[in-house]
Amino acid sequence: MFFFKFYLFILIIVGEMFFRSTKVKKKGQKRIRQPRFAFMTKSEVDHLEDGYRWRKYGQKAVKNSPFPRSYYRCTNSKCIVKKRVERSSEDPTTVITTYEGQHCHHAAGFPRGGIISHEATFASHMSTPPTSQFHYPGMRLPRENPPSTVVQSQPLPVGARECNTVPTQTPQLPTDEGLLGDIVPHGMR
DNA sequence: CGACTTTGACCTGCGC
DNA sequence: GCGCAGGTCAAAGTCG
Repeated sequence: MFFFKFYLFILIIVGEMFFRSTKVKKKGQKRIRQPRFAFMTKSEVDHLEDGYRWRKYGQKAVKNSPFPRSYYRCTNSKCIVKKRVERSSEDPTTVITTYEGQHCHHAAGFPRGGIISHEATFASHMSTPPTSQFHYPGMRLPRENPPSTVVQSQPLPVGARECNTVPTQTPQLPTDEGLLGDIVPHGMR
């Protein structure tokens, strides 16, 4: 079973990709709901490296789950991307990551370049136009979970998006082979 | 000393 | 209106 050579791999794409209606923030401000993107990952570590730097701003116990949910924000002040990380109560080895918003900048840097994670792939989909298909170069997996296979990547075009903007259309996954096509190299399929 | 995490309090939305 | 649960804030603590 070639697939199991990956320590990390995608189980299910939950594919929660939609716009929610605007919500009222405190003091009458409108909070714009960003498109969200959830997926499940088999991993022992909660916080998977995706090439971006995240700042944890909260943690909450979740009902019907023994595991807390962690809240992260992108450390780039102009970037409003958030992500939630929680462990599945049904399968403690599964981490559920939910992205909200789109990155408007490049990944922070890749000291161990040449490696790309599934999460990075999602991040790249969230931060590039739907019609294009990119991987950030050199995205890495956690030290504890070195991948046995490297997914080829392409450079990201410069300045893909503006910060703090709400996309006017729902991002779409690549239609040719789906997300799996980005994550799993041809040799693995 | 700056960047980051932890954690309790607070705010908000939603269902009853 | 009330209570619950999810989400966020911010002060304090930790680490390099």
